[in-house]
Amino acid sequence: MIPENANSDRLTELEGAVLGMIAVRGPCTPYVLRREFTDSPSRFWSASSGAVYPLVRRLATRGLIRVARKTRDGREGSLYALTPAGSTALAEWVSGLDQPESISVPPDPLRSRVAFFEVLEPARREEAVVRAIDALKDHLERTREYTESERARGNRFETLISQGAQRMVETRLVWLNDVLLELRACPHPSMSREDTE
Amino acid sequence: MIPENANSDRLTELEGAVLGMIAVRGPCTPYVLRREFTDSPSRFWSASSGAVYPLVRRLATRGLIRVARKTRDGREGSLYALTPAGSTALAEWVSGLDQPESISVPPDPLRSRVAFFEVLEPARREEAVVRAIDALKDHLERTREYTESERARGNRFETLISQGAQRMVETRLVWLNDVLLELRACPHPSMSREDTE
DNA sequence: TCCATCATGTAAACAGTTACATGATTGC
DNA sequence: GCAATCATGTAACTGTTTACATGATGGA
Repeated sequence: MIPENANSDRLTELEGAVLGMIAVRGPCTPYVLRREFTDSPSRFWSASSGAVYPLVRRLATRGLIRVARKTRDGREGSLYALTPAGSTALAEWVSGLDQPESISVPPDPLRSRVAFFEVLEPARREEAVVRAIDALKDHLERTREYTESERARGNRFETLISQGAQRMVETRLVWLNDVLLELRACPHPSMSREDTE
Repeated sequence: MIPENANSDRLTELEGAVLGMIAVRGPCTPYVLRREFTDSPSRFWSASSGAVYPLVRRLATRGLIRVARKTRDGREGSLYALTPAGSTALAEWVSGLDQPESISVPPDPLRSRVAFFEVLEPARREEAVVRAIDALKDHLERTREYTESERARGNRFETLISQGAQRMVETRLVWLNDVLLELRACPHPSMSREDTE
């Protein structure tokens, strides 16, 4: 009689990533997970304690991870390991590569800003783009270094990931140059309409 | 004596986009904004009413938009227009192109899944990638059509934006092919560690 | 007249950030 | 012994999604 819709719920990106980390590194404390994220060059998750600890508890109550053992020192910490259900859920999440949410283009602050460039005066548009291009070149340099360091350390998957990020930076740079060319080719007046009908 | 930290607060991506839309289309009802988002091919915001209406009210209490006039029909709707403060805030937001949050690589579900590929058996990895490549090709086709339709309609900025999205799809496709090649070059055993120390 | 859809909302749940609290350990 | 940091958390707030409610309008 009891509805047995066991798990049904999907994992968020962060839950997936945490399961993944526990899987590849073995049992982890929340703090170790936290550091793993803050050390990585990507800034897409702050991995603040206010996020990690509740997330870990959530995964535990869903039966995807469990306490493997306590930490030895005076602190009341625990090492969490995957359960078989967690392993399955992780494999499904990773295989979700072909789902629409994974396939569709992720939002990009560059695109969403350029989309409204007509509200700026032409001179200001160009300044902004030029500054962004400089910043991107800088970022590209650091991304390349990171890729190289991962390659040197023989981390195949990490190298692939960093290469992916690097390709994205390169493409965004190329695109911003397109934008600059288009701006120069056709200076397009700015609109000021505040209260036009 | 009263602290006059007038606005100080930054705009979220969505707030920026809403201000931008009001700026380029003139006074809008929340519903029109909603449709604008749901009609666009990008799926990055559901633009549900539960998000739009509070957001509009938020912008209004911050003095960035104001009611231009009521709608004529029986419904109790309002058209919102930018205030001068809103115009300024929008211009600042758009110029924020070069800020670190805009420059850093946006998170990508493809990358975050491939990062944990070692938990899958080699065969399953390849299947997943192949399916994702197919789905991406499909997506690319539709993105190209959209770019063409925007170009045909003479929307310069919209064309640029769609080109940007298209370049991203192309790059993601190229990268997934890299991944496939690497997988084939070096089939790398899967790890099953559930409870290894 | 009745049904789909247009249009405007509200309520609850949820995930994540920021800021704070607190105790243990390590290095000087 | 004292400061920095390591490590584990909690509380309040924010923004978004999901689900629901409700009334108006237009076409069959």
